Amino acid sequence: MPEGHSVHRIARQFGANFVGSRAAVTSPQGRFEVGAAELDGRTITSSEAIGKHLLLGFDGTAAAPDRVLHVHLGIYGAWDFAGAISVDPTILASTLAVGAARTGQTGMRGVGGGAGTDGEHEDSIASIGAPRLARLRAGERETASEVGDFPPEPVGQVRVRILTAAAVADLRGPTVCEVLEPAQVRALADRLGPDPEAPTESRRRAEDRFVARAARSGQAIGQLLMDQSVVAGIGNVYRAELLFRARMDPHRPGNVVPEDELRRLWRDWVKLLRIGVETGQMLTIDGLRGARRAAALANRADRHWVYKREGQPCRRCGTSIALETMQGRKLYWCSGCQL
DNA sequence: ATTCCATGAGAAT
DNA sequence: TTCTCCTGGAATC
Repeated sequence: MPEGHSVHRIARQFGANFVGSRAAVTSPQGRFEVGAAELDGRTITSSEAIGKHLLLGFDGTAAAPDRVLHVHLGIYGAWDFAGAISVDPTILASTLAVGAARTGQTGMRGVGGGAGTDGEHEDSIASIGAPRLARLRAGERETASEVGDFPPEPVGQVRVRILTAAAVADLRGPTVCEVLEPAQVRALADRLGPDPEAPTESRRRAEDRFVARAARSGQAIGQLLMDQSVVAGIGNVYRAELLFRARMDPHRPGNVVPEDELRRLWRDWVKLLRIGVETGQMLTIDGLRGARRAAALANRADRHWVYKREGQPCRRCGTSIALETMQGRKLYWCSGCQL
């Protein structure tokens, strides 16, 4: 399932390939026919992510779209892109080594399975052959005839298909898929906490908002990081890894964590999120070079400090990694390091 | 072939 | 807390 980094990558792909184009919007599956009809034939004017929420603007202007398609992928939703796609340069460079290893199909997976050799549900610029990749790397936009069948037949339960003259995006399995009016978009943004990659406020203000909110809560910091009204975009993997990196006990109430530690936590999130947006993977053991970095890219087991490592020795202190349930989600942590 | 489980989150109990 | 949404790869039978 995608955490915030995946949704930002998807938003950038819509920005690079769909914004500015008139779109045919349909619901091949049939469960979004009314909403699709409302958007069909409009021009896509904006693409933005706030936390795990994707907001695609239709008509109006980029700053004030008439209607907004709001999508939340939930635990198994995914976007599939196909057609004559270009790849947003901000998410291209560091994914090349991953994408280049894969051949065979056309298109890219916004997020979802099939991307990693370990079955991890992380996105990548998957399945692009070497010649296509070279063109994309050079910044060329492909023509439809180079890509093959276009548009492809929808595969499986496609809730929404967004089709332009050159590209297509299919959405499957979302938790939320709805058309919002401007006031509803504002209400959504208002209930979400800060996101350092969202263009809605300055970095400094975002950090202050997070710190203020966490510092006055008696809830455990492990719960606060998962609360989308405290900070938008963190999920179960980033929660566990951020707390380990901070050597912080997940059970410590927010209001007993010193402010400078909250600020360090936020700044580490800013850093990990940026790495995630650029690479498409949750690389939480950063600073790796060469063969170690390659191993981390290839195998989840080499990618995290504590996530899904219960019972294995801590990489830092050797203590057996603990697993417990916190608010219905699995929490992984090291009782030796995190005090 | 069948069951399990997941990077989420709101509703129901 | 548990259920539900409802996809798909991995694990299990």
